[in-house]
Amino acid sequence: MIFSRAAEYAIQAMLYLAKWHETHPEERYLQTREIAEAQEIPYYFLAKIVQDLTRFELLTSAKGPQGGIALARSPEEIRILDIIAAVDSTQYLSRCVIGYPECTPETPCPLHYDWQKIKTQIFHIIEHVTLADLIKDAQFQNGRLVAPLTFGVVSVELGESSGKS
Amino acid sequence: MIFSRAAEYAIQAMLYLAKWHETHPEERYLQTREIAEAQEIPYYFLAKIVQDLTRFELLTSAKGPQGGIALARSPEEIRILDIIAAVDSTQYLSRCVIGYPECTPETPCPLHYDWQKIKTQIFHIIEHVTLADLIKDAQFQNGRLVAPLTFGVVSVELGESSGKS
DNA sequence: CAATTTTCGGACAAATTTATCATAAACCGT
DNA sequence: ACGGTTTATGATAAATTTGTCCGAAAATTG
Ligand code: SF4
Ligand code: SF4
Repeated sequence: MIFSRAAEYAIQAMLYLAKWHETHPEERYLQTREIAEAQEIPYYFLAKIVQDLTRFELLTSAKGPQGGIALARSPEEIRILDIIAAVDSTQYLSRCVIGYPECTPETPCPLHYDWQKIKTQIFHIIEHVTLADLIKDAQFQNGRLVAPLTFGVVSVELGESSGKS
Repeated sequence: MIFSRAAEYAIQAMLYLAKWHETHPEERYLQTREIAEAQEIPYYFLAKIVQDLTRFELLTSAKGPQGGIALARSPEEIRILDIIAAVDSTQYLSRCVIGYPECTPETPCPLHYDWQKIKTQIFHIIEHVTLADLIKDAQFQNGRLVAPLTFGVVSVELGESSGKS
């Protein structure tokens, strides 16, 4: 939800890369395949996404042995928004909840006010939060990137639904 | 985003219906086609959605002349959540931003905390806001349902993006 | 230079979502 | 009972997203 699968994978990969950079400052490139396997992302799909990210100059890539991908800038300078913008063509956050077509100030929908607050928050996060912020408390666990927070997850299920015969 | 097209249409239609009920208490049924045309929703698609909504007993329908659809309960008793649950099979709000597979309290992702707050807010809205709340300030304008708020819209565009060659 | 490794790029396949169509079934007034 | 109107339903098509494959290009190593 909110982000496409592609965007999710992109963020995961960038995060993985950022953390790995931090812990292995000596090595330059990490291979796409390694990330895909560690995070259980379909390799070929991730490879495609990586291409987009390099095209947008968020990653640099090198072919051949010892090649791979690396962050093009420091983690402090890469925001979630940058990643989303590179991967997802569709414009998130502009189109809204109930999708009224003409979303001008003259004809806002009844949900407008509440939703605008949420949109603003979401945008605030993706606009300001950088990879550096995110990897701060994160750590590898069995090769997988994970954070040591312990807040408990919402996991709202909406009931069984799916009464599609 | 967040909701599927189908869910958006469902909410729009229910809203339209609720407002219409209010302004035309004498008439029982409104036709699906009329709503589709007023809100510019593909008729056949909306018809499908309406079927789901009646199956979940949010709408009652009547065939034949003077037939159509009507809210099955009063607008106060229909929450956005009910509509979403009827239309969207997938569970929103549980899966999250960057889609880490195992979202347990032991291995939450680095974005967890911020995102949980947002998820909670979204859930709070769809769980508590009813059609009655939404139609309060809404009104028809050229047959179209619209609200008289004037807050200005965020409309975050994320730059051109779409550099998909 | 040849072999190997890795990204790149286009094409393709599967799955899902969105949209359309045709026909059946129900209802109503006459 | 009949004809017209309107929803219900199942089949299908288009579009989008997701996932896969393969050959080419580039770089490294020997
Ligand atoms: S008026 Fe606001 S809440 Fe309504 S559709 Fe537009 S942006 Fe979304
Ligand atoms: S830990 Fe929280 S933010 Fe991260 S994927 Fe899970 S629910 Fe989403």
